[in-house]
Amino acid sequence: MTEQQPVGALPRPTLESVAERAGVSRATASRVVNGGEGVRESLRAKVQQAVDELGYVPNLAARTLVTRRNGAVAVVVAEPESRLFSDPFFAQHLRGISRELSAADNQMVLLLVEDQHDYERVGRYLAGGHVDGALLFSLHHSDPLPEMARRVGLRTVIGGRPGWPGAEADRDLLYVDSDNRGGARLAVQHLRSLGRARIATITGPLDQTSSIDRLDGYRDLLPDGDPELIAEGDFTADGGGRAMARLLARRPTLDAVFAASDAMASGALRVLREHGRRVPEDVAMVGFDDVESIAAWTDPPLTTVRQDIEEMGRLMARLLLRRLAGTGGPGPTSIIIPTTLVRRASA
Amino acid sequence: MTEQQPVGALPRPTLESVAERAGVSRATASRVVNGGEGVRESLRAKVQQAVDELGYVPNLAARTLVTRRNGAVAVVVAEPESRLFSDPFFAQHLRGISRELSAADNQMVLLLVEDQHDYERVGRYLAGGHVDGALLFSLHHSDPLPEMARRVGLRTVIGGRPGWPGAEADRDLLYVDSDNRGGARLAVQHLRSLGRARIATITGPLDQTSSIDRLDGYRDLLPDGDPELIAEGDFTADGGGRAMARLLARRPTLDAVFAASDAMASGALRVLREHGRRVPEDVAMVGFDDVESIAAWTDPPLTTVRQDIEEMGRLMARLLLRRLAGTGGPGPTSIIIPTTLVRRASA
DNA sequence: GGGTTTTTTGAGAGCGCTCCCAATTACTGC
DNA sequence: GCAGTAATTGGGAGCGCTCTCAAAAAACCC
Repeated sequence: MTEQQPVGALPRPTLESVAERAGVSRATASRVVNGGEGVRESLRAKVQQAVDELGYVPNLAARTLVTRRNGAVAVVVAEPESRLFSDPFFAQHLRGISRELSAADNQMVLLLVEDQHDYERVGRYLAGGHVDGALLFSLHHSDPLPEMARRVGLRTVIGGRPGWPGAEADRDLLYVDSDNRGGARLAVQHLRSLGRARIATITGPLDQTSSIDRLDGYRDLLPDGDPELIAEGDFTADGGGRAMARLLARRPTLDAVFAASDAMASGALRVLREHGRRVPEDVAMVGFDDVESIAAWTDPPLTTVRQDIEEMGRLMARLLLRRLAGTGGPGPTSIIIPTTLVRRASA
Repeated sequence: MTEQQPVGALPRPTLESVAERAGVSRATASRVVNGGEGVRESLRAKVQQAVDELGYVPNLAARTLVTRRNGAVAVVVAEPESRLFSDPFFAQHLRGISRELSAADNQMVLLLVEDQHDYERVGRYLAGGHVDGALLFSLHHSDPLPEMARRVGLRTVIGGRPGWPGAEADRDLLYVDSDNRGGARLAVQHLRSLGRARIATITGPLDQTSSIDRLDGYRDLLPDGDPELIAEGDFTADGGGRAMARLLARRPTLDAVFAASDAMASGALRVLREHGRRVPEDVAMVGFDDVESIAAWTDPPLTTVRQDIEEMGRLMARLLLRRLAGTGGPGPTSIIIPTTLVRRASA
């Protein structure tokens, strides 16, 4: 517990020392450091010089203590074990968020939630007022975090459409999502334009809104579709393969598949191959996500629906920052990001 | 700039209010909150009850201001554009770090560095004393961050063996790395045990120590190897494919390839297929990393060298925490994590 | 040039917490 | 029961900063 001072670490200069060196009061030095409004140029320059010479950096803790602003935002990821750690989604999200936050000189505190104990820890942290706002990810239906955040008055933006009852109507609940439903329609439309008539789909876990929305998009275009052409997967390649096998058993004559993720599509492709089906000649395949490292490297390369994950992260951060600024104007509203079809060889 | 107080956000309870409610002094309340040593049980319970009833959470800023400890660690990732965002490495690293840090009740502040401007921003942040230590990732040879960190007396652990001159000798420079060299040896040894005689390798970019070490491992077992059997890639699938094509042009009779990453191996597999080579019959392939989403889903599934990325993250965090604790005993030393061979179908 | 207004500056309080030190209380042993 | 010692407790200073408010200085007006 002994705070072992690293060798050679000089005591950091304080505002006081800057002020003294510049021959002004602490208050004036503070003004200069925070923008310099209403300070005569001559003094401003003198203070600035002192800052440079001393290498002064404001002590954030002291500043936070009085302003009650942290200049930091929590990014909470509650996705135990799932595809987070096999897809590069996560990194792209973070990059988008990072870019937007750092442009506004905000820090990103990353909190990963895995088990019940973590929920408590994170809840405590969020309640602790250590961050000005939170970006919440990958919530299950009964996730307690949004309610927690609301209770402690923490401003929040959610990644992905929240699925619990009433969420949609809650104007206070900001979220950013890809246009999953529209993307699914793009995929099915494309398959239809290729003349495919028996189009199956492999869905994600149907307790997630993204899966539901993609299935809804599929149904939009195939309202009277054969329910036996729908199989539930779990967003993993393995699960996609198993779902594909079920579909083949039930409807051997299917001629196209829309898989709700690239990973599932890659598993499905493998199963099709094992069953002697040629892609795209016998069965056309469209994926979802456009994860470069999967879609571009399947055999054949995967036609898929692209969602701009990084943009999603960026917009989440921007929404939160705007909410934090609270400029009194009309509050920001949730955002749906368009998806596009990327044609490769599988359909 | 007007701090818009969220509706219903009560002023947070302070230590003062806890003390008052429990009928003790602020000092005693503080003791209880921080472990309760030397406080009579009866009082301790009373304070604890007040804490619970009020939902008191210590104000970190105030605490930091006096203790000069932040309870936060920076994770700096300086890997512009590279495989960070296609491989799931990043997420695994972070998970390892997160697990270790949160067990010690430390937060993780994530800083992504992309351009020159970011370096300044991050440098300023690290100098600002906002974190107790830093975990540095993916440094290029001339990366200024370690030196920056040292200058401001920030304790640091590096991910991956640092490559600049003198780094090895610097006892103050802690790092954690996989046993890249040993892993490469495992791969080549395995290929040899299969009776392969003309073993090529596709390296990563040779300005990174991980690439160099893997190549060194290859050379350890093939000291008199044909230099034309070595081609440099860039850790991407595309680059791996191109390197493979070069190798085939130069040495058409090669019968095995050790690729220094799974992504490169997947690109190489595709090129082999295009050239009519069967894997593993004509050419055996071993990758490196064991990225599940790649290695398990290539055709054929990839035999590869597994490195435990999450463990690496965990150990980095542990090393840093130990260094921060500075218990006076012998300082921690750098760690090399063993690698293992995972046999699948490609070799 | 005197009065008035406006702009610039500084003094001082206080954010919530820890920790030193002195005061108090609780135990010893005889 | 009392001195002596040990264990608890509380008072108060102070971490570095912002921000209000009043004083000082500069600018303006007739």
